[in-house]
Amino acid sequence: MSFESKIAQALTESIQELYHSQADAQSLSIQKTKKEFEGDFTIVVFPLLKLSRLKPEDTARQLGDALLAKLPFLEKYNVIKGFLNLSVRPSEWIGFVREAASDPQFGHKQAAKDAAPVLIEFSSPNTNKPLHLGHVRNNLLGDSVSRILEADGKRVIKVNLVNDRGIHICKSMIAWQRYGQGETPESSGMKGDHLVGKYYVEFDKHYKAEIQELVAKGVPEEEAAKQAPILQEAQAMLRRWEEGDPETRQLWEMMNAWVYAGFDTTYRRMGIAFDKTYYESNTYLLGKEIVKEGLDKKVFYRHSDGSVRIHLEDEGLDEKVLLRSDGTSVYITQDLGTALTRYNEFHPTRMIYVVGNEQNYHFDVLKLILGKKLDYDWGKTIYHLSYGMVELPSGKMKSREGTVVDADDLMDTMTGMAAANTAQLGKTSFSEEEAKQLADIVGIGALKYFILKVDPKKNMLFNPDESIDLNGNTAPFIQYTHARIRSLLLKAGFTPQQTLPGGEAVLGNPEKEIIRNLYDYPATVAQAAAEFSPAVLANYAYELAKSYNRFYQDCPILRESDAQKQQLRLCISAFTADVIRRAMGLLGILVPERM
RNA sequence: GGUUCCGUAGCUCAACUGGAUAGAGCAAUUGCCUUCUAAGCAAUAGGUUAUGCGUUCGAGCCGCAUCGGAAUCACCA
Repeated sequence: MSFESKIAQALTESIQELYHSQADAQSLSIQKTKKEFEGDFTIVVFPLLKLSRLKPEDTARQLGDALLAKLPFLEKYNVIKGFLNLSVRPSEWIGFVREAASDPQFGHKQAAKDAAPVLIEFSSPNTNKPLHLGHVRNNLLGDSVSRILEADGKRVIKVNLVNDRGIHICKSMIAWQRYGQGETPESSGMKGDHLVGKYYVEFDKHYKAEIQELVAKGVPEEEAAKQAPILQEAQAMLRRWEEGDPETRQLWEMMNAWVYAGFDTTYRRMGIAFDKTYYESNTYLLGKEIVKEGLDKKVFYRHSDGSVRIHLEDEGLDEKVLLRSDGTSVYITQDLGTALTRYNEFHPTRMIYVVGNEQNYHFDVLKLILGKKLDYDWGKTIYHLSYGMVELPSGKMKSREGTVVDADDLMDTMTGMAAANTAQLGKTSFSEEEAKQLADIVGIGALKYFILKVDPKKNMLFNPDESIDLNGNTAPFIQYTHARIRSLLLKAGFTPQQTLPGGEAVLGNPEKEIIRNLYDYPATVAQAAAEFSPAVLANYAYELAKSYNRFYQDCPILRESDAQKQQLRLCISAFTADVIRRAMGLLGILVPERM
């Protein structure tokens, strides 16, 4: 049981005894005392003044005395204006370290094996081009949130929904047929997804040229955009695909296979994986039962042109088409269908979708239809984890115009920078193999941290030149702290079995600060899980590393002559390294033993 | 135009959900490697939290208005 909950309990009792009121002790949040002030936990007593009918200072003192009497682990308190600052005994803090450091599950909860899972969908790439920076943010968020939820005691099922059909793939296919001359990943030495992406760009180039040609002949531009032969061919191909034309399907399967091989490499390098992958070619016809049910329930209606629609004007949205007049599905139909399918398959307690904020409207509609209009209980569990766009200094990324930051290139750049940095710092004791591994851990870690430390819902700016920094508030800084601790422990001959000596060791301020940060880890994990926000953990890890570095600077360890003090500091160091590793692990970032 | 989100140091981001003197990192200036790894530490400078009202003991955070920026408002996905 944490100090906070004990304090909260005693606080409720005290309020009852002192003021004969059931008053809401929860409204008095117990918070961490600010660094500038003495104490560990702070209670703001202003909300109690009406009950106590005393001055803020007197109220705080009254409560302070009451709590001190009830809670033996408290040493003392001080009062500044309406703030009651409580200090926990040093021996209690050391007791915390003794207990928590030996707990391999510290801060993490275990999921019950048969618990209903949380479903999380992320990545969801198109198969006509390689992954870019936008996908990177999506992938990293989805992966990290999954890890965080697991640490919070949930069973998590990660799913990917690959958009493997549609006009965009046909564009790549047509261009490859026209201009590819049988080129394959093997013959070109290109990664499969990059090869297919190349033909997507190729399509766009020729498409634009054909439009220009038509315009030159006097066709209005709008008309030319529709008439361009290459587009017509792509549309014809899509029709053939839908009819199941064997030759088209074969080409489609071949090119998709190239892309999947490429994606696999990228995913593996990013360190992410899925429990299940859905393909739109299998799911794009789903959702019609739901439409039928909605019609039966008179939630949807049939428009005079034959299409099925729903009125959402009363919800501040507008009329939405759910089925085309020719009876075929639209995007939302599919999503209604896949949501139902997944519910039936897994019966999850929540369904999380990691999708960019450009689709906020779409998910508002989805949640509204399933959770309110059709009134499914499971529809209410849908959560859209909406994240902001990644912008470049030059503006937006446009895949057709080649102004994208490619995921593979980016990872290469990062690992290259990391390797160069290691070399420049004169770290030569690594074998070639070790150096390569280290560059990967540091480079990919830096990338992940850079993206995850930003609040998901905010747009973020990615400046390729300046952003790739390995100093300051970055993963390498945190990784370095970890490596330094490990090396220190190695030199000291420290083993995890070593425990703290008993007795009343005196805690210095640097020790105290870092213990206090370690203590906050479980609450941080819980908060990150509640908010679906890796950023919370990223900032925590940074604070922890930073306070350790101060500690490291101020408190000698190997040179410390007092054996008890040295042992305490070693234990704190080992514990810190462990928490850093775990916190970074929840971000999907590895932490090296040496660097 | 409607809806949603964002606006914090020159730049990139925090601020424990309404609490105390708004914090870090880059960039700038300055110290510290013969002592546990300098990818580090310490210090200086940088702010009317876009603006204006309001709510209350107390507002970067809540409400209203204004100004800027983004997304979206397809029988595309």
